[in-house]
Amino acid sequence: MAKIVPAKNGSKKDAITRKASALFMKKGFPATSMRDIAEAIGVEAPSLYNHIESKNEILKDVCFRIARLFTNHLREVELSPELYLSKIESIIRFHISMMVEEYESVYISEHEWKHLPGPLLNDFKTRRRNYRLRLAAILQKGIDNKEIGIINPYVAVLTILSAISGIESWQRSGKKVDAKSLEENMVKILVEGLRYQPEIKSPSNHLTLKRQKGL
Amino acid sequence: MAKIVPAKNGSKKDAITRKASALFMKKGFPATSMRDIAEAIGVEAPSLYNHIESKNEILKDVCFRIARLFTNHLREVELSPELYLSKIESIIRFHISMMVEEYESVYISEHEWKHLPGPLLNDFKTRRRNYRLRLAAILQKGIDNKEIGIINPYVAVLTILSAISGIESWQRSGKKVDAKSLEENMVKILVEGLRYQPEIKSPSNHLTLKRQKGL
DNA sequence: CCTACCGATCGGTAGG
DNA sequence: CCTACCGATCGGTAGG
Repeated sequence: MAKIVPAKNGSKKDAITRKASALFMKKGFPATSMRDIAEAIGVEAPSLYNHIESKNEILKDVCFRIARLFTNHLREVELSPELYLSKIESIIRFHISMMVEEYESVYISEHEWKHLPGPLLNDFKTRRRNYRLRLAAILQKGIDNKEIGIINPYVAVLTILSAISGIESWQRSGKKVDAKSLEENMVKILVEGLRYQPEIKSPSNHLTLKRQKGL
Repeated sequence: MAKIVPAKNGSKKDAITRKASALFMKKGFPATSMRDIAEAIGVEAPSLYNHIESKNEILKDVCFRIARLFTNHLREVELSPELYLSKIESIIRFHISMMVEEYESVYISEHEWKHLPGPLLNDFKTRRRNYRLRLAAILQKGIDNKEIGIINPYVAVLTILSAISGIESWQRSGKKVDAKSLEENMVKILVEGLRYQPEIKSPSNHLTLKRQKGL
């Protein structure tokens, strides 16, 4: 595994990574050529290789940097004394803020990681799986503690993470609501969807859970 | 715009489209070569052109076929006499079943449409926007009717559709739960998340909506 | 940072 | 359905 060169803020490598990320997001990693990136920077393609090792290195840097940020936040949340549903809410809010503030990098680490070469791909998939398992473990404790309704934790993790990754389309198409209400509305839907429901309900409440197709 | 040749079931064109879809899903559209597709079929690359016009045509067929299925279903739901939250639930279930049964095609129409060439791209984006606007309109009526909580309909559409598209990762990684409980659990989270909440609540319920970071 | 250039691979065509 | 092949473009290197 190659040594990790973190690309200091403001360095040329950092500028290349940023421009490349925007292009990877718009066109996808394989469809983005080194010539595209070079043009965005304002140099010829071979000059890029004075600052980076390869096209794959850019992808690797982005994917693993984002993975590290999420893992670090998760560790903090695991150690905090909050209620389990609050932990989940905190994770949801962190993911949303990352999608709002660093969406190009986050998008790439979510959608383009499959283009990572061989061993890096396996490493990344393992980290991804472990992260999701740790989320599922928090959900399970919240269920046991009756903070969270009886749901399959695996499905809940899937639902939460993919819902948030949809913020990409908010970024792409003109930000039709402001970031704050995007966050509050999405948090509300997800947290209320997870919350434990006491059995006392208004009588009409269970009706819509039955399929009424063709009615 | 080229004439639409629908690719009869069981035709060679249909077989090519299916194999190509699987590859587009695994590697992405630009990274999938005609030689890859040919190899999966068991012929040489130029032979494919006896059945299809171009690589782009395959992408076009998949994207617009899926778009048509969703639009047709939406029209039925709009005309049905259900409650608005039931309409939304029906749409959610249809999307989930499509992700379960035709996930390769649905995935492509959700993630690879950006590689559609010029005018087709604009057409597709318009259809996509209109579909989402019609979903938002149903949600708004449900909110006005106090079936659905006070949420931003645009954010709700985003949350619903992207949550469902995450079923892709269920398909990719071994289907850790069965399709039925995937559907029921995801429907529960989303529908309960949207449902109108009467103001009478257990006293602890509002606590977790406040951010407790660093507590 | 550049020009010049490499071998490989791309989507697709010609011709049979 | 094939072989042979096209011009274009790819990631990357050599050399300065």
